[in-house]
Parts: sequence; C-alpha cells; structure tokens
Amino acid sequence: MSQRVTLQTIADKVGVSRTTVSNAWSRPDQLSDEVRIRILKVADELGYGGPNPAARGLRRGRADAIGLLLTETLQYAFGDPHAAELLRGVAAAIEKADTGLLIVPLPPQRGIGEALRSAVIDGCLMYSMPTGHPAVDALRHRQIPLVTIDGPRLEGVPFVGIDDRGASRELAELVFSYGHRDVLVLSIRIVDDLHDGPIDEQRLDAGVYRNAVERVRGTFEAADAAGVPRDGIRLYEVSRNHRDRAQEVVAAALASERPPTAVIALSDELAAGALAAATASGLRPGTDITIVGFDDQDAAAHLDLTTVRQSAYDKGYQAAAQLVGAAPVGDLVLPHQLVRRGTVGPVRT
Amino acid sequence: MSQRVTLQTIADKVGVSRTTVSNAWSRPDQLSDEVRIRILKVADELGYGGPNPAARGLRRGRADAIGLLLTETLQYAFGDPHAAELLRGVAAAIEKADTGLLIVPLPPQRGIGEALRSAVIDGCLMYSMPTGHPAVDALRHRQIPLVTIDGPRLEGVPFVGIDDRGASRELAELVFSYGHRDVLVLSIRIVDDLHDGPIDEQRLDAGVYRNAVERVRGTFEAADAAGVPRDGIRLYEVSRNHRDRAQEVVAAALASERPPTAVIALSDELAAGALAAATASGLRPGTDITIVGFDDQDAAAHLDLTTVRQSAYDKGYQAAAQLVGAAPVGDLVLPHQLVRRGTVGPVRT
DNA sequence: TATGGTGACTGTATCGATCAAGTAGATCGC
DNA sequence: GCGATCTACTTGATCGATACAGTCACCATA
Repeated sequence: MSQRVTLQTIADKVGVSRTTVSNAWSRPDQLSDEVRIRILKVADELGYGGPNPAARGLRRGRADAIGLLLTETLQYAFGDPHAAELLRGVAAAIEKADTGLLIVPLPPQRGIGEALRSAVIDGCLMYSMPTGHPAVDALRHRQIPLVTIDGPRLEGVPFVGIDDRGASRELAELVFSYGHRDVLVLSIRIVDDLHDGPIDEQRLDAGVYRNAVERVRGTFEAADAAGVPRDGIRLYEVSRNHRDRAQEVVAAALASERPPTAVIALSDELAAGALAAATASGLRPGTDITIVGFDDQDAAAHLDLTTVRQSAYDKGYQAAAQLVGAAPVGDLVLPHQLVRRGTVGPVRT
Repeated sequence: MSQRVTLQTIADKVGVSRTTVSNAWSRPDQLSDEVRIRILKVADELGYGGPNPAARGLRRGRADAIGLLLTETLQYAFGDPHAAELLRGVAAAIEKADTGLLIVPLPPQRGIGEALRSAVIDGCLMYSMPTGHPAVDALRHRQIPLVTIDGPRLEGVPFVGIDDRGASRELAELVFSYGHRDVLVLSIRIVDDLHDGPIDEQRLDAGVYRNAVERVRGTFEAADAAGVPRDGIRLYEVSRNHRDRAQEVVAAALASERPPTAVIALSDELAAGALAAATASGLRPGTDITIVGFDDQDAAAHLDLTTVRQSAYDKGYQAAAQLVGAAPVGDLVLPHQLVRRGTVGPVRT
C-alpha cells in the first residue's frame, strides 16, 4: 500500500494495460471515453499525479524546457536592468512555445555543478559567458542546440548580439569629432578575475568577455582613425558593472593632474557613475565634460545621456526563438543605434 | 556508427561494464585511476557528453531543480520590480544549494500546458497564484514539496508571506486617524477576470488573490474600528498592477462631484499612479490629499510615499530555502513595517 | 462467405542510467 | 594456513513511461 503509484498500479486496478493508461493522458483519442473516465477516476482515488516527468522525458527524448546559463551569480543577474530586459524577451518566446526555462546556477569555483549536470533541457542559451568557461565546454559536449548571446563566439554555435565593435566605434567617433584628445575609457569586465584598474593591450588580448573586448577595440579603431594618440586614452576596467565603483574611479581621475575631458563608459551603468562623479565635482555634462554610455537602458533618457541603443529584449527573444524552433537557426546581428543626447560637447578650453 | 553514444557504447569499447563507466562520473572513488582515465579518454573520442540527465533523474529520483509558477505572464513578471526582487531571493537560495530553477509558463487559457506536465523538478514554488487554478491542483497531485508565496493558502502546503491584513489595517488606521472619511481604495487584482472597476462585497468574497483580499479586509477592519461609514469608502479594483491605469482612475475620481480626500493604494505601483494624478490636478500630496501605498519598493522613497515595507527578497529566499532543505518546512509570516513619509496629512477643509 | 477496414486495446522492447548485491583476487592478521 | 577484509570490478534488477507492432472483435462490402 505504501508503494508508489505508477501506470501499472492503475492498469492492474482498472484491468487494462499500462499503455492504455498512458494513453488516457498522452493521447486521449486513442481510447474510448468510458475507459478513459474509469482510468482517471481510479488514478484520482489512488492519488496518482499524472505521468512521471522524468520517465516521460527519458522515453520521449525531449524535455519541453530550455536552459539558460549566465555569467553572473544569479542574484546579481536578476537585479541588472539589461539582464532583466533580456529575460523578458526570452520569456516571451518560451511562453509562446509552451516551454519551460531552466536557470542554472554556476558554482562560484568555476566548476560545473550538479545543477548543470542534471539539467533536463532540449537546448541552452548562454548569456555573456566568458570564453573557455568549463560549463560552456560541458554544454557543447552535450549534443543539444545552443545559442550564445553577446558572447562567446563559438564555432558551430549560433550567436545573437549586435556589432559591438562598430557601435562603439561610432560612439567614440562622435566623441573624438568634438576634439577630445584626453579620454578616459571605462570598460566593463574584460577578464574573469575581478581585477579593477588600468589595463594594457596584453590584458585586452587575454580578454574573455567578447562584447567588452569588441567595444574597447572599436574605441581604439576610432581613435586611430581620428589620429588620436594612444597615450591620450586611458583604459580602465571596472570588474563589476555598478555605478558606485565607476563614480569612485572617475572622481579620482578628475582630481588627478591631468583630468580627462571626456569619459567613454562602455555601459550606461558605468556612465551613470561617471555623471555622478562629474556633477559632484561641479562639472556640467555636455558643457564642462563629455560623457557617453552604452545600452540605452531606461535610465539613460532621464540622464540625458548620449549612448548606443540596443534591444536586450530582442536579443533574448530571438535567441530563445531559435531554440524553440520559432526562428531559423544561425548567427543574428541585431541593429544598434547611436542616440545623441545632451552629455556630449566640445572640449572646454 | 550513427548510433547515439551511451554508457554501454563506451563500456564495450573499453572492455568494462556499464556500471563502471557510470562510476567514472558519479563515483570516481569506486574505480582505479587507470581505468577511469581510459574511460574518460574513450568517452571523449566518441563525443560522449556525460550521463544523460533524463535517465539519471529517473533512476536517482531527483532533479536538482525546483520549479516556479507565477500568476502572470512571464513577460510581465520579469518587468515587475517586486517579482524581480523575489527572484533575487530565490536565486540566492538555489545558488547555495546548487539547484536549478525551472520557470514554468502557464498557457493563457488557464490550462496546464506541456511545460508543466514535463517539468522535472523536486519541488515547486507558487507565487501569488489564484485560488482554484488548475495548475495548482495539478501540482498538488504530484507528490512533491510545495510552498506558496503570498497565496493561496492551501492545507498542508507551507505558506510564506506577511500579515497582509494586519499591515493594511495599520496603514488604513493611520489614514483614518487624520480624519479622512472619504477614501478611495485602489486594490490590486482580486478576481481573475481582468475586470476593472468598482467592486462590492460579493466580488470580494469571490476573490481568488489572497493578498489582495486580505489587504482590502484589513482596510475595512480599520474603517469599522474608526467608525468610518462604509459608504465613505469607495473600493476600486485595478486588474493590472500598473501606474497608468491607476492614474486614470484617480484622475476621474478627483474630477467627480465628491472627490476623495485620501487614496489608499494597495501597491506602490498604484500609489505612483495616484500621485501622478494628484499632482496633475494641482494637489500637493500630504497637504491637499493623502496617498499611501504598499510594498515600499525602491521608487517609494523617491516619491516620499507612506507605505508598508515588506521584503520580497526574504519571501523568495525563505520559500526557496524550504524546498532545497536549507530551512525548516512550514508556514512563515515575515515581518512588515509601516513606513511613514510625507504623503499623509490631515483632511484639508 | 470471404475479404478488408477500423476502433480499441495488448505485449514487448526500449529509453539510459543507477543501485544493491555479488564475485574474484589480493592482502592481512594471528 | 585459513578466515576476514579490501579493492575493483560485474550482473541483474529497476526507475516509469512511451513507441510500435500486433491482435482481436466487429462491421461493411462484394
């Protein structure tokens, strides 16, 4: 009596075969109403909760769920506006397809973890994972469809994102066109080691976050094209995409001997910190100092921030659509747009 | 050659048993290094991606994942600050436990859907589901641990939330103590039919969203205790927790023959709409009109809104902790706190 | 009356792994 | 020198369902 209830239990009691009982749920048209109702009644009496999902999944070879792997600790990801917007897009796609979304935490020690090993999924999204992360390798080994968002770019794995390099080039061109020759570039995380500080070419070459590296390279390209000497560009990596840290860094730079006349922040969040630092120093953005961002998240308009618009929602939607078969599979470079607002101006002499 | 690679494939090639191959992953201490390395090498050559999660899950009887069922369309849920904060809490708990989080979409037609039927999970959170939803029943039938957050209250299912009734009573008491006798109560969704408009007791009795019903009842209790006649209280249900709609409703009320002197909004989002409407009518909150909210989400402080503080993060964390075995299982009523700010004042004569 | 079609089920193989129990051979203790 | 213990495996059963190929009764058609 304490045995678990399975299809067989019900089959025995009703006097039909296991298969018929199975059909009562999965293919109701395969049996007579009379038998089906009798089966459901007995199932209810026995407290049977419907076909076991694990067994079902094993036999059918599908999970009706896709996975999502994120760089960040999940706690942080759910707080980040860009990630939240991406999730909205993913949600829209899976909702349509009646497919679950399994969010898989990664252990802090950069391993793989039981959660990923046990993840019953038909495919997996990877959002801004660092190149060479063991979890990425583990997933590639599994023979399920994958899509990366923002990075990394992997052979044979569709990529969804924007032309980060081109976008940042446009952004930097704008800044240089106003005559700025002394620029602080605030980069989002490039290497996966929580390092915070000025960085050199060597570190850039060792970068694992594709979009960060691309944005920095785009900035350099614009500098070269505009004939800006490299020593006029100070590159600073902020390991955590948070405005407070950016504010400290910019405040320090402004208090230095040779303060920059412009700050190119490679995310709006960092730009917000830069703006706060500038304002605190009595500088008017767009007049006394030029500050630009990247992403055009909601707050950017309020801050009157010049930035690059990209749609996190679309990235999420398109990537997930590929996995649920709602969109053709393959690389997808989404559009971006330079949004000119008030925080850019000529060098103040 | 095109056959799928399984443990058996590898076992045959290496010349050991299936189980030994299995052990190479699951219990590395059970076999000699020499054999294990040989197995892993062959596995790699054959492109084996590790033990099949579905089969593993079936045999082991666990999924290393918990589910999350939400009222809303997911798209909306990821945009809602309170839900996002809750997710952060959930994320913190599952991250610690190395457990996945499966977010299950519900089909728009109030059914169950393949995603839920196939959900391979060890337990499930339900966040503010309406009483009597078929998905709730389906989950209860399944013999896995459940926890409801905010509602419904189900026999034998632990509940995590706050004392919504007591909290709203305190909130209303404050308002009535300032002499308000003509109050508009803006309620979040009570019944699951997208109805928008004034509501009566009968509809309240038929309410399916526990926290909404409780908050309204608490308000009534405070009114009774303060000797406020029931016809001095206009109850209006806003089906979608969005400020724009609240603004319209409050604007209309303020333009009516007998405008309310206070608005009790049962969420901060609705309160934000009420504030916007008041300001647009030239009324100064706290001076010309009293407005209170509920939740104390981030925006509330900026709006100087008097409200009730509760921690969505804690709700999520505690509920998830119960499912992953990190906290004792059982009902948990978390603390709340009346936060007095500037939007409350005496009736202006 | 033979033939074929159809609806409603049954029986068996299979999905891919894990677990419990068992075994062969080596090592150890007294 | 003999049983006890240990290591490194193997075997067989099991998890719970679904796919597929029959089987059988029943009816229609020629």
